[in-house]
Amino acid sequence: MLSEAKFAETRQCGDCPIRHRAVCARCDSDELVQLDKIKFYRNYEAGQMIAWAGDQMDFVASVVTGIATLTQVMEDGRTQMVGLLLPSDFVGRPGRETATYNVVATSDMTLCCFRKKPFEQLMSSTPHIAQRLLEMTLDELDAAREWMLVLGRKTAREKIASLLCIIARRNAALQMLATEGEITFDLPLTREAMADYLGLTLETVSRQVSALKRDGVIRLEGKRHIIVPDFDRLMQEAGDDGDGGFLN
Amino acid sequence: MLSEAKFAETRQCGDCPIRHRAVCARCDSDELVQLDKIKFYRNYEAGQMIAWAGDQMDFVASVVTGIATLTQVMEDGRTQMVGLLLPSDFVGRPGRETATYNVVATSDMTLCCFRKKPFEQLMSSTPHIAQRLLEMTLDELDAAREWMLVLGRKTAREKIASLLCIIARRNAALQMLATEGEITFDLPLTREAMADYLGLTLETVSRQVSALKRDGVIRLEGKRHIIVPDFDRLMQEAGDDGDGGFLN
DNA sequence: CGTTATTTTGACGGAATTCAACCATCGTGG
DNA sequence: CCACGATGGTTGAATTCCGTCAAAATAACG
Repeated sequence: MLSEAKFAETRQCGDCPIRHRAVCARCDSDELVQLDKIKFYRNYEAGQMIAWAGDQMDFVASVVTGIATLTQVMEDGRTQMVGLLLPSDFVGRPGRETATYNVVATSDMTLCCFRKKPFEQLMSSTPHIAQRLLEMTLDELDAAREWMLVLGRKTAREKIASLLCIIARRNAALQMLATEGEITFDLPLTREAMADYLGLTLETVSRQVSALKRDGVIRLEGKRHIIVPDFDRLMQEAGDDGDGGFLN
Repeated sequence: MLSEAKFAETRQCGDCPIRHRAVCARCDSDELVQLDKIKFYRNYEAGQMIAWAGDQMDFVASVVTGIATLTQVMEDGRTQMVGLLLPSDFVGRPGRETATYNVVATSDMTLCCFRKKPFEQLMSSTPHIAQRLLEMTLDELDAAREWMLVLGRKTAREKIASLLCIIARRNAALQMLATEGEITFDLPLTREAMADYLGLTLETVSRQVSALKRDGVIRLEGKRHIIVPDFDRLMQEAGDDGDGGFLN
């Protein structure tokens, strides 16, 4: 935690791990200098609240390391996750004062933050940032719509398989691995978080994970480490036969 | 239909009904001249396919009049609507060759189309268009996430009430009416389309509409005309007590 | 090692789907 | 004019998948 903080403070844009994917990806060196002036790093511990829905948000940020979730909660406590923020993803919305959703750090995290006002000014003066943000927002919209199909039309088993597919894909993309043959990854979510993502109860999640294991679609090492012997089989279980189509 | 087409051909940007909300909303008169050069109107009849998922899309467009839907379809036919396109909404994605979803005209429609290549060039030269598109995309993303809560966590009755709320709100916004006291509007969707939007079967939709009628939450005139005596009551039924929070 | 969080598993009930029949409306052509 | 199919909608009965409630097992933690 301490080394993480020190690491963050001494970080330069040049060697930033998300440099090529984040909102700053299109910036040239001049623009990076501008960004550098208004950026600051912030660290969060696993379980910490980053923002409450309705709260004032005076900054926007890029996820540098770690995982966060966006959730909506109804008065009676029913919870739906509406976004999973991974490294390079953007947090917050320019042009809006308050947070729309709860943002929770699922793991220890580092954010690269920008005070909102200066960032908005920078956005209007350097089109590269707005361009990249538009691109990222369009991708997120596609992902959200893909997720609407999962929530609205898939069975519990298909939902679990879909989630595993997505995490596997993102993991592979991050590590430049192929999604063929045997694949291995860690689940960054508890059963409850999976349930909130999938619109299920945690009991149903547990049962369906067990069922996929029983049927040889996946193997488990501990509760969180997943081994997928045949990725095509998993995709079939997810109902995304053929082309599939999940983004990043 | 004929008068509609003629109407479309003679249309000038100045008196366009969606001028202040569409992707061109921020444009000054010079920029409108540029847009004018590459725009053309296209009419569709109710039920017509505007684009098939996977097909080449050589234009983007704004909805001028009418309603269209975005849908995803699984191999076995399960269908989920992922977007409802109303006047001023944007169709298509700059920087992408093919359509991601099926786009279907639900009513007779007029689109204001732009060939994609010139539009993309215009986007990079006139930041006002990209700015507005970013804003609209962020709004759509919020709407999609709101919908994820509906799909994932609400009961059938709440889903129906939520849909009615949204349509009522959009209708009120379009006609500059208040959402208080008695509200009246037409359902632009069949029971099946509602089911595809809500992740239900059409039978369940029918039953829950009847139940809301039986309980006095709504009244019906014919199958499609809805009367809401008390909008707050409807919102309560939707589970959006208090602040609510649906965007339009 | 005890305490707490997380997960698994079982039994049961209920909300929504499935399958099926029936009704209303509308345009068409005999 | 009315029989007719076609389309969209309603309603009923049986089934099923998932949620709820409960308890036990496992892992995490000070």
